Parts: sequence; structure tokens; C-alpha cells
Amino acid sequence: MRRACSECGVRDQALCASLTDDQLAVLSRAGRRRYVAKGESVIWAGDENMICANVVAGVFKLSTSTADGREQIVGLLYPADFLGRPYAPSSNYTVDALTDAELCVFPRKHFEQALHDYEELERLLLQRTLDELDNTREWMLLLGRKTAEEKVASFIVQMSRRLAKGRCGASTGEEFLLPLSRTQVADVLGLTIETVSRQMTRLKSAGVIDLPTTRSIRVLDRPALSARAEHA
Amino acid sequence: MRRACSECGVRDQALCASLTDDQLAVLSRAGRRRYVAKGESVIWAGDENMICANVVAGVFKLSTSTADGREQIVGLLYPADFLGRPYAPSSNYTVDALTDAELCVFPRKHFEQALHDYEELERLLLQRTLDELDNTREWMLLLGRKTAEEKVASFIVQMSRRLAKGRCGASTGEEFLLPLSRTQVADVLGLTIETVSRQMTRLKSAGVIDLPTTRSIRVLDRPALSARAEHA
DNA sequence: CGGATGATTGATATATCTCAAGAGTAGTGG
DNA sequence: CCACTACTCTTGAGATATATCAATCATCCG
Repeated sequence: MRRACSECGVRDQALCASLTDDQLAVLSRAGRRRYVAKGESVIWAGDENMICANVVAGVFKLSTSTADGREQIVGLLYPADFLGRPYAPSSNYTVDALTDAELCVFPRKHFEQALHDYEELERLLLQRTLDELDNTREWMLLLGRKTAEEKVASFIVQMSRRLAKGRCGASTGEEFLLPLSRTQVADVLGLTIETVSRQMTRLKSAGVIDLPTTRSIRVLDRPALSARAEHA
Repeated sequence: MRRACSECGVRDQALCASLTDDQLAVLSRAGRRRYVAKGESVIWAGDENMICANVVAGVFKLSTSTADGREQIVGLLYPADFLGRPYAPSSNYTVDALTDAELCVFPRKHFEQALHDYEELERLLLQRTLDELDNTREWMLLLGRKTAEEKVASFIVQMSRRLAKGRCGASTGEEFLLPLSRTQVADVLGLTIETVSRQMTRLKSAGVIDLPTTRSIRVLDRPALSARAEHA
């Protein structure tokens, strides 16, 4: 039994927000829900590029790697984000689920047709792609020019913005669960796992953050954390 | 006196390629030619975002920097490339001319109106933005995971693809003029000027490239250069 | 409880940066 | 045309941040 789009948790945040209920009804006939287990790959770099999707739940990583296996994570996707690459025959990066996740999947060709038919959809995708390009370029500054401490602090700032519970409440004392292992954090920041670990404990020793478990982070002093993200 | 679009050198390569002569005639009434001297800034990071433009001639750099002045070049623009950021009130990066250059400039609001009016224009911009995002993510792998030698070799490979004269001819023996100083190359690669210089002379000593002048590069052994770009 | 996986910590190595000097190159004006 | 000056680039020596290698320590799960 098909679940109605009107009940979808990301109906108003995903690209679908640009469509009327009637338009969405048409498009949704081409789509289907797909549950993805933590660690599962959805798209492989170099493979034929078959699907586009909206993230309904969970977190995904986009990554590329060198021939000898060094990996770089080039993006993270959260609920309501768009996943896929319209207008290209093959994908440049691999997409894996970091948590159990749920997608609303469309065949790429159908999705491209929808972009053609609904100009508001295409406009919203353009705007999001431009935003994503800005974010990605900002991340280049981090990769090319920031120190290990700045990288780790920047990463925690950014993750806490996305994941902290009481985002509207106090700006401090927030705790959140990291969807990434230390190795994956290292692959986001262009560092080794050991360096990430050392910088984390340094921040903890300085009283800037707390690490209740290995996968959770509590920001104790946000101004201090932001300062360390900017300036060595 | 206004120059006709039909005589424009990038009429069929720039975004304008998606427009008919009639459509372009309408749009071009809002645009104007602007000559930019080497070193001049066209857009400043953080400033109000007023313009969009097509690059007609010359090369531009996009860059961001940290508060204490470390700079990272996040993109290069060549003739027929699009310059600007539709749908955002301010710019995230500074755009400077690396050579004397020429732009076809539109007020941002006019350009956004054109995107709205001509769906082929919007589609082409979307496709280019998606391509640019792919390229930028590929560059993240270089910044985060490649060694200095791999970075410099990758840079030369990429520049030679863009700039070498006889691109259709032999794949070797090409010579081209770098539009960037050593400092700027360092800012592209996330290295220091000294490291760039040392890697360049290493490649020269190994017979992979020649450096006839400080601003020109000749690729002597492209397979060897590509190998060094991939693998330390 | 035991084994596996992932994280931390320590000791050492090394690639790249930093600091400093010298060598090209280009532009200027006599 | 030739100094003279100002850059930019190259080269060298030494410092340092981060990587590498190795061991211990948590955490998870059967």
C-alpha cells in the first residue's frame, strides 16, 4: 500500500514543497519508498546513474576516493535534502547511509521529466544547488587552509547546528548524537583518525565540549568553540 | 555604441546559447560590456550581490579567506563561464580578474527575471551549476587527501587541458601560459609558495615538464604527469 | 565472559611550513 | 642602453604540525 505524500514528514521541506498536491500526485506515481540500512550504498561512483530521491529520514554521506583508497567525504545529506544527479549518465561519488534511513526514490528520467514539466521544481532545485555549491566552496577553505584544531571545532559547530535538539533554545549545553565514526569524521576533515581523536580530547580538556559517549558531543562553551573554529 | 550579440565571441558557448536571437535581443538591452583590468575585483565577499555576468575574455578567480588572511581560491572562470550568484542577497566570495578581461554584465534582478522568462536558460544554468558542483567536490579530494606532488601535478594537468593551444593535436609537448602567480597557485592547492616552487622544479628535473619562463609550462611527458597526479 | 571493533594515547617519523638568503625578471628613468 | 629598484621566484636550513606505527583502553554483542 502506497503512503500518501500528504502524510510525508518532509512534504513541505523537500523539493516537493514547490509542487501542488495535484502535481505531486502525478509525480508520486513514478516514485516509491525505500528503506536503507545503515552502511548500505545507494549510489556507486562511476556506476550508471539511475535514481534521484528525496531523503525522508536518516543521514547519508557522499564520498570520493583515490585509486589507492584514500577517501574524502564531500557532503552529508539530511532529511528533506535531495539525492542524485540529474542530467548526468553516471555518478561521480558514492552515496552511503550513515544511519538507517528512508528515501523517496524516482527513476532519474522521470525526475528529469518532472523538472521539465514543473518550472517551480526546477527553480527550487537550482536554488538549492547554488546553496550547496556555496557550502562546498566554504568547506574548501577548511580543507585547504585550516589547522586540525580549527577543522575539528568547525565540524562540531556545523554538526551541532544541524543536529542539536533545542535549536531554538539556549545556544549552549546542547547535546547531539554523531552519525559518523571517528574514521568518517577524519574523512570529512582531511585528517587521520588519531588527529581527530586528539583534538577532541583537547577540546574536552579545555572545557569547551563534553564527550558523554564516544558518539555524542555536548557543547559546553559555544563562543569558545566558535573562536577555535576561526582562529588557531 | 553597443556591440551586437551576434558578433560576440562566446555567443554559442555561454548561457546565451540557450536563447534565440530575439530573446537575446531583449535580454541584451539590460546588459553592458565591461572591461576589467588584471588584478581588479568585480565582486567582494560579503558585499551586496548586484551583478551577474558572462565571461567574454580573460580569466577570473573566486576566493574566500579566513579572518587572519589565509586565502583559498575556490574556483577559476574562463571565457563563456557564468559569473555571479542569482537568488542570494550577498556574495560569499571575492571575484578578481587574473588577466585583463571582458565581461557581459547584467543587473542581478534582470538576470533573475530572464531565468524566470526563459526556461531553457534556467535549465542550462542548472546543468552548469551541477557540473560545477561535481568539479568542486572532486577538488575537495585533492585538498583533503592528496600530497603536494599530486596536487601540483593535478593542477598542471587541469590547466593544460583548459589552456593548451593544440588541444586537438598531440597530447604532449603542449605549452601554455599560466594566468596565476606562484602565490595564487599555492592558494588554489592549499600549499605554500615554497612547496609549489619545489614541486615544480622536481617535476622539471624529472623531465616531466619544462618551465621555459616562470609563467609558462610545457608538458613533456603527459602519462608520467598524470601518474604523479594520481599516486604519490 | 570473551572476542571483535572502534577509540584513545604514546613515541617517532616525515611532509610541509617557516624563516632567511640569493637569483631571476621586469619595469623605470637617467 | 644601461643601471637601479622592486618584485617574484627559487633554494636552503631548520622547526613543527600532522601522519604513522604501536599499544592500551573502551564499548558493544553474542
